[in-house]
Amino acid sequence: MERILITSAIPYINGIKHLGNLVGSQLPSDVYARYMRARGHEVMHICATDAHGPPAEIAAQKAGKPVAAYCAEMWAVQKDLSDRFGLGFDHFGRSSSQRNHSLTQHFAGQLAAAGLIRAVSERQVYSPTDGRFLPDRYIEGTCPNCGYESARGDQCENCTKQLEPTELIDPRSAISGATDLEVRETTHLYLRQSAMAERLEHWIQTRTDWPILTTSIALKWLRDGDGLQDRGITRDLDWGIPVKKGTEPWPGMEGKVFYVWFDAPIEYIAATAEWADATGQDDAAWLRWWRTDRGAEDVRYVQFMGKDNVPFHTLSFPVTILGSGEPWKLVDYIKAFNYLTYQGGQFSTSQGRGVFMDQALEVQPADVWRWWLMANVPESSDSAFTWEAFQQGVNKDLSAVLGNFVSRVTKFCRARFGEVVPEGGAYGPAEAEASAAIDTRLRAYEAAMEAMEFRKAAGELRAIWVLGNEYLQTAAPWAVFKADPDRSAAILRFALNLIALYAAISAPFLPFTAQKLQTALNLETQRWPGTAADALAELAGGHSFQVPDNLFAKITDDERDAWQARFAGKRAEAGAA
RNA sequence: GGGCCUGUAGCUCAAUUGGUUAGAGCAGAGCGCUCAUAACGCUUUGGUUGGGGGUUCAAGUCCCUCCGGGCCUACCA
Repeated sequence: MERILITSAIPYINGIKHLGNLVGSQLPSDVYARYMRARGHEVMHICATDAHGPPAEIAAQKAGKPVAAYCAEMWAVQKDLSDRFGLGFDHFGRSSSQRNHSLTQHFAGQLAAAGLIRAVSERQVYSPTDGRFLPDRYIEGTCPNCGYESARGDQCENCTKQLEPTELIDPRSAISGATDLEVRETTHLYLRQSAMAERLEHWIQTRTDWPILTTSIALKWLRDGDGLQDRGITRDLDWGIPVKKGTEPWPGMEGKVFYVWFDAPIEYIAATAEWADATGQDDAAWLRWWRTDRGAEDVRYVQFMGKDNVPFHTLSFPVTILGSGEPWKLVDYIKAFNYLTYQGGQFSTSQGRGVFMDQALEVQPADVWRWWLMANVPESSDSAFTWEAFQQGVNKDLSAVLGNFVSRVTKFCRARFGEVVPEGGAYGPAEAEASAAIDTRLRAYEAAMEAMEFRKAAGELRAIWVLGNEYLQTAAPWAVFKADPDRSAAILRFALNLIALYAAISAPFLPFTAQKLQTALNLETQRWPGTAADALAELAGGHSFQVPDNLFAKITDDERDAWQARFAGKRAEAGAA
């Protein structure tokens, strides 16, 4: 048995996440965590909301609520959706927790003591109307290069020229439109990533089993131009973790908070501590996952994230961990995903474009989404969501192949033998052949899951479902029944055992469906199969079951067209910044 | 501008370190079955691997070039 620590990139707080967010970290991490648990490993599966930063403040302002209240509300909404999608986190935390305050301040103190933090005085744009400093992206104006009127302070979207906010003609606040902007002097702390560059590069170079998407992004940042740059880790904001050196005040940093990307990854650790608190355990319970001097030396740590998160997880967070001088657990494997595109464009929270988690569940149950998204997860390149593909994939794989198999087996059995696993007859060559075929596929499925190759794994799982229909077609219990009812009984016994096996091995992708099958078959537990031959002999004659309702309804063309129309434009109530 | 990724059948994707005749699923066509959600099974059509050039006994794979798509570029997160 191994111990596996799994973290999903933490979704930002300012609204309900879309399917692109879901498939890029939380969903694959859940499938992986469920699989590893099913295989008997000890798993700690962590997620949280990323609560700080200007977008949260602005979203709260738009909603007319204090930011802390707004975030508490949005956390509850995200937590609820997470549950309804079956995302089985051990803890779904919040980066604004007291645990994260303490840990973030602790790390900052350690880094300062190690000489890895320096103060930098810089000039930034301040908006008196908004009462805040404005990040470059929140300043709009006319591009001095091309004359585009909505250029942002960091770059003109129209001509792609990189800009300084002070270069903009007629600059204004993107938040309020205020034009009374001024430049003010302010001091910030910088994390001396440059001092750790060699150590990081050595570390990255030795991660030979990482996907190219991950290492190439990290190496680019390490080697590009003047190499890895130091990074500001504080901001002039109210909402965030106050800058402190451990528990001590930080002279000159009064009223400032840490930058979200400094405290967000630390929340992985803090959320595990929150888990210990929530379950009434002491610090040792979470330290054994995170401190190699407190029992974490045999933990394998895997992170899931979208490609946009890679620099922070390969560079800044490791600098925080390594630079602390304390034996915190460093990530062992990073699984990064590309983007899911929506009908040819991007999913967008800010533009309300695409399908959001709450809407998705109004349209189809969680397992349907889980299946399609994971079978098409953007592993090697961006992948496309279309309603046509969704309808086809779901109807074929879930309704026709898996759902219909369960339906035909249980209903035929009920008609001929009643709702009980038939006794009589014995398994013969057909069952041996089917078992062998399933074994081969099962081993391939396991290998793909171990390697986190989810598309491949979904393909193998599907192939195992198909083998059930193939077996049934060949064995034809309906034809055999009249002349040899005992033989027919054996076939159905084998087929019912197949359903039990499907429940166990499909659970990582389809947890709700697996539960339904388990209930229908009156099974106490779902045991991961060893050999197919053994697993398929477990349900003995005389065991009762109930024919379940059809597992998956087919998506009609009318439904598909209606959804396509409904989700073609902007989300009406999109309030996110 | 720079960097990285990517282009394979109508669609979505596979193809050990370069190694026989480039494979699956879906969609299409034909046949079979009648237990089942008009479902299932079997067979089958379909590719000058974006264009061009090069290296090699051998190129989807390596190199050059052109064309298309995507992402990142450090103050969005």
